Amino acid sequence: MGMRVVWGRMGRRRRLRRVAREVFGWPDLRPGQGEAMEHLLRGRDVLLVMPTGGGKSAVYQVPAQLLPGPTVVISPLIALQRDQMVALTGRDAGGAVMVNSAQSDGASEDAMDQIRAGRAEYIFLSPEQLAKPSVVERLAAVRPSLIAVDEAHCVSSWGHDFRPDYQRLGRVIEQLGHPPVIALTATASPPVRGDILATLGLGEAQQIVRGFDRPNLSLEVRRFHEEADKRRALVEDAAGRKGLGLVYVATRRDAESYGEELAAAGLRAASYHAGMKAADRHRVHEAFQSDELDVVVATSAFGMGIDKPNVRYVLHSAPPESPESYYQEIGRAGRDGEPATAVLYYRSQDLGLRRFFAAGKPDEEKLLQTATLLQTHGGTVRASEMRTTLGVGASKLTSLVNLLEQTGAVETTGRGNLRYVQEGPPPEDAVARAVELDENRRRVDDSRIDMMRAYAETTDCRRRFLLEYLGEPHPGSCGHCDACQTETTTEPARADEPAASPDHADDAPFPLHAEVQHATWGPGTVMRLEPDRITVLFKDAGYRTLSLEAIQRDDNLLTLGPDSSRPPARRGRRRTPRTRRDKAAAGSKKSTTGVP
DNA sequence: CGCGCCGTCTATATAGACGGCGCGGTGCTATATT
Repeated sequence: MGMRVVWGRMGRRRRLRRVAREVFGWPDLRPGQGEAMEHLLRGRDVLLVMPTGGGKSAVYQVPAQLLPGPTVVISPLIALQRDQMVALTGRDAGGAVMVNSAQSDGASEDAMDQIRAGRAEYIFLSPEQLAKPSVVERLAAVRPSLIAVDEAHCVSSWGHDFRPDYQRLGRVIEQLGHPPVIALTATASPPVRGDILATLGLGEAQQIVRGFDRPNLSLEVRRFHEEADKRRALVEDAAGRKGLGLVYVATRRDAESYGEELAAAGLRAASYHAGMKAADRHRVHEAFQSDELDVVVATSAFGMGIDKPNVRYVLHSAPPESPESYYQEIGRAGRDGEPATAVLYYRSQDLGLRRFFAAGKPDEEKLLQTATLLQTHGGTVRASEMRTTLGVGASKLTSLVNLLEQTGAVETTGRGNLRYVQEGPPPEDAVARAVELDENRRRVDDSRIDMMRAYAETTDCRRRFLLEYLGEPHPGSCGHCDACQTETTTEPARADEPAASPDHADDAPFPLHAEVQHATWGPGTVMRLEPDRITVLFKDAGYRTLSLEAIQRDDNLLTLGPDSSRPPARRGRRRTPRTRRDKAAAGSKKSTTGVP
C-alpha cells in the first residue's frame, strides 16, 4: 500500500507498461487502458465502457500484478470464468482459480486455499457465490486489493429479478473492504451507467468511455405487416448472403423453426437457446467458432463471450427489449473491421412479447408475508428458515428482501440473516412502497421498448439514433444506414462535412443532454432532438417524447435546468459519504469520451 | 401484448367465425436420481 505513495504519475505508467509487456506480451497499452489502470493504482473506482476486443480484461489483469493482494473477478457466466482463467494460466501471472458449482466442492476448497496461501492472484466467481457469507468472509480475510465486475451491464439488467444477487454486490464490495473496483462493460447508456454505479456503491468512480461507433456496420430496418412475409423475407435474405451470420429470434420455438428453414434453404444452420442440452449448446458454439456453420439462429442466450472477427451479418426476426440490447447483439458483426450488416425485420406487434416480459410484477402477498413475519418475530431470522416458511427458493427470497430493503423496512445482517428495522415503516406501507419502486422500474423498462420502436420507425439516421441513445453525440448523418441512403440518392452526402441535420444543438432551447424539468414527470435529460419533437429521459418516468409545439404552447411544461425542488446535486465531491442507494447518475465524475 | 390451438357454435353440408386458454427470455445453485 505504502508503495503507491511514492509512485509518481510516470512511474505508474511505466510500471504498467512493463507488466503488460513482460507478463502478458502486449507491446503497448491502448487508448483508455493506461488511464483506467492508473486510476485503479491510485485507489480510484472505475467504470470502463469499451467495445469487446478492445482489451477490457487487460485493464484489471495488469494492475492486479502491481497491487499487493489478490484480485476478485465477478463474472456472470461460468463459461466466461473458464475462458478468462485459461487465458491467465498460460502466463506467468501468479495463477488463477475459480469457485463455482460446476466443479467439485473439493476443487473450490483448493481454490480458496491457493488464494489464502498467495499462490493464486485471480479468483473468479459469480454473484451467487458472493451471496454466501462464508465465501465473503474468507475472501475479506485475504484482503483483496482489486475487484473487477465483468459484464457490468448485468448488474442493471438482471439485478432486480432474474439474478437478484447482482443487486447485493454493493454490500459485498463494502464487506471486502472496498478496494479499488473496476466495472467493465461493452454497452451502457448513461442511465444504465448511473444504475451500475449506484448499485455497486461507486459514487465517485471515474468513467472512461471509449467510442461506440462502428462505421463498418451498416444498419437497416425492413417493415412488415404479416408474420409469414417477414419470415420468408428473412430466410431469403440470409440464404443469399455470403459469409457467416447470426439470426436473433425472440422465442425458443422460433430458434428451432428458423433454424430448420435456413437449413432447408441450403445453409449450414444451427439453433441455440437455453432450453437445449448443455452438450448441444456447446457443440453449436464450437462449430460456429471454427467456421463450420454459416449461421446460428439464437435467442439472447447466445452471445456473451463471443468475440468472433468474421461475422458478416446479424439479422433480427423481432426487436429486442432495448436499443442497448440491440446494439450489443449487432455489435457481434464486423469485429474485423470489414463491412458487415445489421438488419431488423420489424413488425410493431412483435413488441408485444417484450412488453409481456417487462410486465412481471412483484409478489405482493409474499412481500407482505415476509415483512409481517419479520416484524412479528422482532429478532434475527435465518434466511434458510425464511425460505421454508414462505415456501420460496433462494432467488425469490433475495428479490423480495431486495425490495423490502429499499423501503427501509428490512435489513440483512453480516451473516446473511434477516430482521425488521427498528424504526422501519409498518409492513403495509413498506409493501406499498416496494410495489411503487418496482413500478418505477417497469415504467423505465417499458419506455426503453418504446425507444426500440422509435429506432425501428425513425426516418432519420439510424446510427445517430443509437449513438445518441448510448450517450455519444453523432453530428450529422452517417451515410450508410437505410435512412441516410434513401436521402442521399437525391443529394449525396459528403464525408468531410456533416450532412444537414435536424438538430442545432447549440442554439436549440433544449440542447442535447441538457437537464430539464417537466411539470409532471420531474427531472430528466434531453436524449434526442428532432425537428418537431424532443425525447427526454426522466428519472422516474423513463423515455418520453414531447412535441415542441406543446412545449412552446405552455411555458411551464418543460424548463431548462436541474431539479430546483431539491438541493442541487453537484458534480464531484460531497462532504458526507454516499450511500449505495444514492442514484449515482448525478454524482459520478466527468466522463471522458474517446474519439477514434 | 399477440399468437396459435382447440372446441363450439352457426348456417346449412363443408366451411367459417368466435371465444377462451396457455404460452412466451436470460443462469446461477443445490439436490435428488441414474
